[in-house]
This record gives sequence, structure tokens and C-alpha cells, in this order.
Amino acid sequence: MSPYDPSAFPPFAVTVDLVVLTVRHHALCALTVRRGEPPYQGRWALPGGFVRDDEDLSQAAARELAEETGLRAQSGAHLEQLATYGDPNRDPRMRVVSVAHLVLAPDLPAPRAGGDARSARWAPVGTLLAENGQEHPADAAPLAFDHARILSDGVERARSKIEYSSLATAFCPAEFTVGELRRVYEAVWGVALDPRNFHRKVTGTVGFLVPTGGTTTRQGGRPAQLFRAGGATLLNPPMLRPEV
Amino acid sequence: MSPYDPSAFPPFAVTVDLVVLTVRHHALCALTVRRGEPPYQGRWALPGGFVRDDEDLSQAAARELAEETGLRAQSGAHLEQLATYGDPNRDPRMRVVSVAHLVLAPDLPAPRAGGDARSARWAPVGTLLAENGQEHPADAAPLAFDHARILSDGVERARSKIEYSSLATAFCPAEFTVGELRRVYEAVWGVALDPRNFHRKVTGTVGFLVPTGGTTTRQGGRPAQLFRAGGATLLNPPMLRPEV
DNA sequence: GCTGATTATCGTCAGGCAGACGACTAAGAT
DNA sequence: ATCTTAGTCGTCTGCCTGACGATAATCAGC
Repeated sequence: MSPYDPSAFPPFAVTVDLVVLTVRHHALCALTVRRGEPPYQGRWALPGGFVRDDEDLSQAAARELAEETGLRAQSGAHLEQLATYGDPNRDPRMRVVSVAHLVLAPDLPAPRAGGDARSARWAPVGTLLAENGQEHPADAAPLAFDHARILSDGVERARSKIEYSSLATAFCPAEFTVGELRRVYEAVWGVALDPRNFHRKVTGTVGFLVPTGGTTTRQGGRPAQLFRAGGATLLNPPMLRPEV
Repeated sequence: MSPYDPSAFPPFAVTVDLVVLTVRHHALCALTVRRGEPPYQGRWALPGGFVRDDEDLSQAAARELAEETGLRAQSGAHLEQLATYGDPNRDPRMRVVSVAHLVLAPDLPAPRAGGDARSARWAPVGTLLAENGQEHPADAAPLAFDHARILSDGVERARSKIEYSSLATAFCPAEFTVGELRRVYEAVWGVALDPRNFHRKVTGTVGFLVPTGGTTTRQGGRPAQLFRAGGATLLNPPMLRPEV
């Protein structure tokens, strides 16, 4: 690629790993794939792969996302860089620096992993990050590599980001109700929120929600107005996470 | 290092770049070094260098910081990972992925760069990021590589982080007055704050400041109480940046 | 159709915090 | 002595929040 002495610097492999989060059945879930080869063969891991020679980091993340889930980053989902992990021993094979990315997606149909659906699945983050020393059921072994740490950082990023940005709408379909948005906050934060105060807050924050005019009863009960995400990205004032 | 096929992935060079910020003379300043070799020879750039084979990313950042400024990360300064930049064309020589780190430091004596003081200096970020098309004075040419972007991201991170964390104290010496802390906020945010409301706010936030008992008149006027940073890292309630 | 369960939505009220700003204090400078 | 500069303490008002009562509109079952 250039006149540069390759012995002047140590060579690294660079990968992207993906923390793909969604809300299903009132729980925050992450996408995991089963490793087909050593190390950590048979264990669950975050999806990811090598960055190619000619692509940017975010391009690599979007490509891996599409390959492993069929998700396009445009379709409502949100993709951002999370952090980079480069401990010299994080991969026993060689020196790998992994640029983790965070994806927030609406509840999706079943994931697919290169056509093999059994090797990819959604798992509640509470289960994935349970750090008890107890025996795990076979399906609940700790994640491979340092992926538990990466997932934990991603979850924490998501929790804090929906406070001051409108990103919680990325977990919702294109049209959603105030109640559905509230359940997103409740699942991500793991708390119960007062429906009346929540409704007042989100409908009073300019640019957060725009009514579509339609209504739905898909949640049961009285018909609820449908909204789309508004143009605002930063919420002012922010949503307040109940005291820790 | 391992039985792994090196042709299975493209090789990358991995570097750390440092956004070192401080407040001097009521202005937010960044540390820059003059490049001694092509590309961008003679231009100012952010300090940084290759990650070694056996060190973690944060270790590499701390080492570069010590090498280029003599600063130890422990001595009051704050070091955190900022973001990673990996555009395939960001370095014309080869494929380089740079893990940028953010350092917040108190106002220091003159920087040193490997003993050559003339090749390192503090510059106001307003000057470094001025994006006018006008001729720059020789000293104000744009930063090398994508370092203007990195610096901009670092400044934005610092601006938002002092809102909800106690990190503004990292810009202050070990003992400081409320007025000095207020001038940090004013310099980083580029706004004027009401001294009375600021005083009430910071002295009322538990864990933010602990009085040392001493006073000083180094800022002129009535003697002011001296404080140290308290144990709190997250401010609750946060400092509020005046409306944009 | 009536009843109860469920969800959505509107209103009220009290406490707390933030912005605006007056007043006073204690040092150095002229 | 007076001015200037900073620091510190109060007051007041408006807004936001949390707690919670009340009403509305649908569905499931009798």
C-alpha cells in the first residue's frame, strides 16, 4: 500500500464487534451467535468480524450487521461506535483490537446467521451478564472473550443515552404509542414508570414525538394515539432515570 | 505469537492519539506537537504513537502522555478513551487505526516534547478549530491528518462530561476556589455563569467539593475558601449548560 | 347489554431547583 | 479614605417533577 517499513510497528488484526440490543417481551435483549470454532467453540459471543482492507470502521460494522441479522442500518435502527478493546491477551490466538459498535433496533423477526438460525438468537442481557458462580445451564455459559465486558459497556451506554436523547424510539417500530415507548424505558432501565407523568413528559417535550393521527388498540385497553419519532435528537429537558 | 494464518486478515497499524486539554488564561487549550517528518511535515498535530506489542491501549496512551508531556496520569489528570478513527485514507502511508484518548489536565508549566520544547505547545482550541477559509498565519495551519475532527470530538466530550460528572476539577490544581472552578466551566463552555448561583450549586451538591479550611487571595478580591475534589464522580443534579 | 379488567389521558397539588438579582464582606490598589 | 475586585449569603418567582385522583374507551366474559 505504501513505502513504509512494516517492521517499524507491530501488526494488529482489527475487528468490529456488535452489541445489538432490542426490547422483546418487556426485557432488554442482545443478539448473540454461537461460535463454530475454537477458541470458545460452542460458546455464545457477540457478532463481529474482521475489518476489510478498504472499508471504514462504521462500514464494517454495518456490513457485519447486515450479514448476521439482515438488518439495514437505515431501517430505523441506530448504529454508533461504542469503544475499542485491545488488551494484549483478549484473544489467545493473536493480537486483536476490536472496535465495538452499539446497535439499537426494534423488535425483529427471528435473527438469521448466515442462513443458520440455530446459531444466532436473542438473549436477555440479565441472563447474559449474570455473574453468579453457580452452574450455568448449558445455554447460559459466560460469553466468549471479553464480550461480557463489551456487552455490559453497551448496555450502560444505552441506559444513559436514552436519558438525554430520543434514541429510545430506535427500539420502537416506525409508529408507536406512548405506552410502548414507556415500556422501552422500563425494560432498558429495569424500573417502573408512572404512566401519567411519563405521558405528560414525552408529549410535552418539543420535537420528541409527532402524532400520526392514527390510533391502535394492539396493547389492549383504550385506543392509544400513534406517534412517529420527531426531529429532535437531544431531549431538553432530559428524561430522568429514577434515583439509583 | 500463535498458530494463526496471517493472510486471513488484513494487517493494520494501531496508534493512540491524545487530546490533552487544559485551561490557561481563561481559554480551553489543547496540546499540539510539530511534525518532524512527512507527511504533513512542519504541521501541528496531536501527540501520539504506535501501540506496542505487549501493552494495552490505555497503557499506550499513558506512556505517550508521559513521553510527550512528562505528565503522569495519576497526578490529578484524567485519562479516558475517546473514540477510534479508521478511515482507510486517513494516513497516506498505510492503513492506520487510531484509538484517540482524552486527557484533562490542570494548567501545567511549559510542555516538553522529548526535550525539544519548541516542538510542543498549548494552543487555544478556538484557534486550532477555526474553519475559516482565510489565510492562516503560519502557526495556525489546520492540524495534520484527521486530527481536527478528533480534537473537535474530544472538546465536545469534555463539554458534555463536565455537565454530569465532577471532571471539571481535573482542570484545577489540587486545591482550588469556587471562582477558579467557575472559570473552568466558563472557559470550556464559552459562556458566562452567574457567580452567586454557581456558588450555591456547587457547594450544595454533596460529594463535589470538600473544604480544606484554607483560603487564598491569589485571584484578588476577598479571600476565597479552598476546596479539594470530593469523592463523587457523578453529579446529581447535574450542572446545567446554559441554553444553546 | 352489563360488568370488570385493562390501558390511555387529563388534572391537581406540593416540594424542589434554577435563573435573576440585591446586599454585604474582605482583601489589594491608588 | 476610596475604589475595585472577588466572594458569599439571601430572596423571590417560575417551572418541572413526583404522587396520585379521576375519567375515557376498548375488550373479554357473563
